Amino acid sequence: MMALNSEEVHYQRSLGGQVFEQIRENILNGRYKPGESLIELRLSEEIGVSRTPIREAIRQLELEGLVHVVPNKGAIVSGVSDKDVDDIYTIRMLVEGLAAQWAAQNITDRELEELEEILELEDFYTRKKDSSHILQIDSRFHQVIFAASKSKSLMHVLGTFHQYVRNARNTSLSYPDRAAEALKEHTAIYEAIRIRDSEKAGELMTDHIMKARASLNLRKQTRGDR
Amino acid sequence: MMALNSEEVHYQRSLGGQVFEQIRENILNGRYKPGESLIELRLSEEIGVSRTPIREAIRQLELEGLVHVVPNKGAIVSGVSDKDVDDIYTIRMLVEGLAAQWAAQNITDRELEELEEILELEDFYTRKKDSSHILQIDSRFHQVIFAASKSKSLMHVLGTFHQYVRNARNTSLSYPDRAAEALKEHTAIYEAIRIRDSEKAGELMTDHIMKARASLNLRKQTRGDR
DNA sequence: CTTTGTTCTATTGTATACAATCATACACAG
DNA sequence: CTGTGTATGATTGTATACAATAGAACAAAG
Repeated sequence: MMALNSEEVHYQRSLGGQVFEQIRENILNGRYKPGESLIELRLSEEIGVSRTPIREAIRQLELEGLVHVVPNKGAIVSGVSDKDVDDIYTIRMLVEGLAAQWAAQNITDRELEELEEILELEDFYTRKKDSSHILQIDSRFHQVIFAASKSKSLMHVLGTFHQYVRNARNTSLSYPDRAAEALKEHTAIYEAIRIRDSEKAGELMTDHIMKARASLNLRKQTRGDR
Repeated sequence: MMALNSEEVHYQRSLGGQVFEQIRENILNGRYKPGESLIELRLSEEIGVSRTPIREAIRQLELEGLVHVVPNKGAIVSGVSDKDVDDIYTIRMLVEGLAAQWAAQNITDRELEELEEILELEDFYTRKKDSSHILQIDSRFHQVIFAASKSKSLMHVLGTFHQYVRNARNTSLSYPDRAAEALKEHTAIYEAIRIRDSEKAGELMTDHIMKARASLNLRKQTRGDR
């Protein structure tokens, strides 16, 4: 399946990063399921590159903990379990609170404007109940705050965690009620950051994540997942 | 330099992980300095493997944020700055407190025994003022607590951070006074975990890291580093 | 002199070849 | 049957070959 059509081999450039993203995406959205083993040759045919970039991607996924590699045997998808998600929300309550604090202290005018724009868009999509865009804009809101904290370590760890719980956030934000509440909470956080009230910003952020998790757990119980 | 002596090529197995560790080590201990660019061919000759494992290692280091990769140009060492270290200590105060809490709730008897053994060794090396072994045993103490928390995410993020600030911890623990205090603090944390007082364990751990950082900053001011 | 274009070299990105390993299936002895 | 050894195939680990890119050095034109 999917053999090369052209006779000549066209060397393509700099696809390494994309290969990583693609496999990662397929793990996070559940196409590659936990327990499944990732065969390099199979992936290389599926994605259309040689084994070299595939291996580089798998090594990165190993470091992230999304796959488990047994030497000379191969890579097995670990994925993100429900418990992982729960743990991550707890950690986020602490660390993202810190991020908001630091953001209030270090944010630039440019970043403040960006947050304003984001909130306008979030309002727009929330009214439209466009949950896919809401998820995107929610990511951007948090990402800008991570960046505004001006801490490389914090940005890195929170960025990763945010991706890991993307599915969960999606579930939560699919509820128009929750999306509307999230918007209000975001606005309050923005306000606190704007007036440089770092303590308040931190508290509001911690609270925001606590509520997000509560809505998620409610959701799971309702649907009987687990 | 270091050309192959034997005529025959001996294929060696499963060195990938070691290559990663070696380059990582050289970044963390400062042999590869921030700003320096990592040439694949040079590293491959230096380490004695081909470019393939080197590339895999560099991609992993990129993900960890220890090097910055510009496509088609190469990898530049980022390293861990003084600010990074400071940020990490702040984050550790929060997250490692959580780890101690969870450890108190989830630790196994086997792990408790391990902590006891570690504390005995720590006492031994502290009396001998053997700072190199003190650093090692300190790492093990914290690592066991991470594992006892039974949280993959937490273990992962704290394990990484711990490595990043290894130099700083070494500086701090080189002072016999600080090492002796650290031992007392460790013992108190162990006690709280043993009697399953999770709140207390968390507080003690947060406090422990706060004091470790304070001693480090004192140290830096004294030496005039920065 | 400065600017522009061109060649050359160093290095990265990708593909592929081959060695080593692991698991399975199968044959055979007990 | 049951266990043990051996061959076979699938897959990973490593090395190497070649394409593409970036940058420097150099030459020519203005």
